[in-house]
Amino acid sequence: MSDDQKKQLEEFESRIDQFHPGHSIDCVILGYHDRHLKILLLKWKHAELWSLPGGFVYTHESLEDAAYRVLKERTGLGSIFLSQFHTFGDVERQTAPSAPQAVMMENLYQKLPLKDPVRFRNWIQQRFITTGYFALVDFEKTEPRPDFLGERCEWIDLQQLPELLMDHDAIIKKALAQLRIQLNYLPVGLSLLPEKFTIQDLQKVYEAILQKKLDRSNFQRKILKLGFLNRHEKQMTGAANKAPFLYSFDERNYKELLTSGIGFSM
Amino acid sequence: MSDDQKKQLEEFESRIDQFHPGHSIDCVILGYHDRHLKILLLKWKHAELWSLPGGFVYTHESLEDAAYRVLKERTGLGSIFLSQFHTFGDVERQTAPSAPQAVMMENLYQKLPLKDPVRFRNWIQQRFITTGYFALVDFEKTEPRPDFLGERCEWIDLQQLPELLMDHDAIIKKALAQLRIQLNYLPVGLSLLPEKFTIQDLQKVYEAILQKKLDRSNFQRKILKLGFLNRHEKQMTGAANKAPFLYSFDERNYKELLTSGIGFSM
DNA sequence: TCAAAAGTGTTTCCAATACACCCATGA
DNA sequence: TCATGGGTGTATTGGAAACACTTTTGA
Repeated sequence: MSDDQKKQLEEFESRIDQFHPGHSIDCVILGYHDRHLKILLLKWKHAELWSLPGGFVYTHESLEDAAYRVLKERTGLGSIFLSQFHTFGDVERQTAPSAPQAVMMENLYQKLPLKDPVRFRNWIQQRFITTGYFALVDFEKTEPRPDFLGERCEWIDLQQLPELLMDHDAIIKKALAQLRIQLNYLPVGLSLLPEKFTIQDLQKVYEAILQKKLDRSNFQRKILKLGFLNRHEKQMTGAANKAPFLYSFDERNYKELLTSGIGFSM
Repeated sequence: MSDDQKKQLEEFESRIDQFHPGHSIDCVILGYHDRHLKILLLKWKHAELWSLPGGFVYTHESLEDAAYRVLKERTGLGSIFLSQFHTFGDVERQTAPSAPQAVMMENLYQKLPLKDPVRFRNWIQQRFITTGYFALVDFEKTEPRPDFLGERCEWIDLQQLPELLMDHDAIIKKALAQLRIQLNYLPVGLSLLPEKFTIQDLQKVYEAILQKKLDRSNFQRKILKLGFLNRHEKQMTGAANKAPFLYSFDERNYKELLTSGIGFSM
């Protein structure tokens, strides 16, 4: 366990009674790299088990602030697109889909250097209602850091999800469904890309989210007509073909559009 | 206080430690009557203060079941359209927008015939994170009943909202925004009408929700083309004009449509 | 016979789609 | 000079919107 993690655990234990009871948050953090949608997951120690980055809410902290805090802690990123999508409150949501999961969790808890194991148990094993947030981030800018339960924090291809804790796979599914809906009236896909990008990059993002091919030339026209992309110099890719223009997101124009209302569908 | 309410209060107090801590639900229940959207609100005793029908979640009950239970208790209706729309977790959400509200609440609590006032206080005055659900119901079929805090439970015109408890006005706003979005891809408006209705009825529902006038003839064509309305006999209204056809909702056709996907916008 | 609402038809316009064409680039 | 992907043009289709025309009804 790293020093950083020890410190996190210490902080957690010392403030355990400052948490709002029975409520957690889970973040579905999506990035885009190498033409694939990636999700930031935590691999648990001593087990082939992964989970969403999550956390708890301090008594004097709003739900949203807690989500931002978790995001900041795991990725180093502040002030980005974050959106609440659903609150999960089934009674059975914490019963692991497979019995081995319970063993793995038990195993991990026992190995933690805890000051007050009983209090920790009482906290961690209560029923939690969890609120899901999703974030779209620029893959390049993140510096993933595990929390004290995780061995490492890593970008995983959405198409190749490993075994996930509890109901976290259902949470991810719901997040993606919500994202697809949002995409119809907000160009959220833009937050996944670095500052400058080509239209093809953006199209690939849309295709990854919507899980379908889009027509190249029509996509270009539609997205440009919305009018919040600035064209820059061409980019020589080194490939044997015409060089594409680079574009960037014009936040000012975008905000003007928002006030007048956007119609948008793909 | 009615016998019914006394019983409700008794039940509440006796089970107060079986509630999931710090979490509540609030229901935005909408109906349609007399060409207006109405919302079901509770008027508090001894005060000109209104609130959304709400409740708490039992330890062995899912969030959704709790919402259905509240709906059933307030309206007598079971198995209807109910949709979670947002979870509100601001720290200050319970600080009344006006100081007099605190006085009114205090006033009411003191007058309740409680067995254990201290325990009641400790419960009711904690910080709550609340999850909002909205329901669209057939106005005619409801039998509003107040809970033990309410003097009466009543349908109020959405255009003429009275002073509301805490952040309940913000919750309503959010519900309506969500409803407008949903309306774009699900014909949810239908749940607001009795079994048989005219196209004009339905159009008025849409206009009430979207807050704008729609073209009569285009609305008719669009809604009929979706193909899940059955035409019935004409209805003689007694007015000096052509009699409209009655329609009913064809659930079977609708469900087929859902699987193949709906495109819908007004 | 008149006003009001219902039902249907028509015209115009624009977005979506499919696809064709030429251009730039480096192997 | 060729394959590849980029940028632009165009024809077709279908829906949205505006509005005109006719029908039905009771006063």
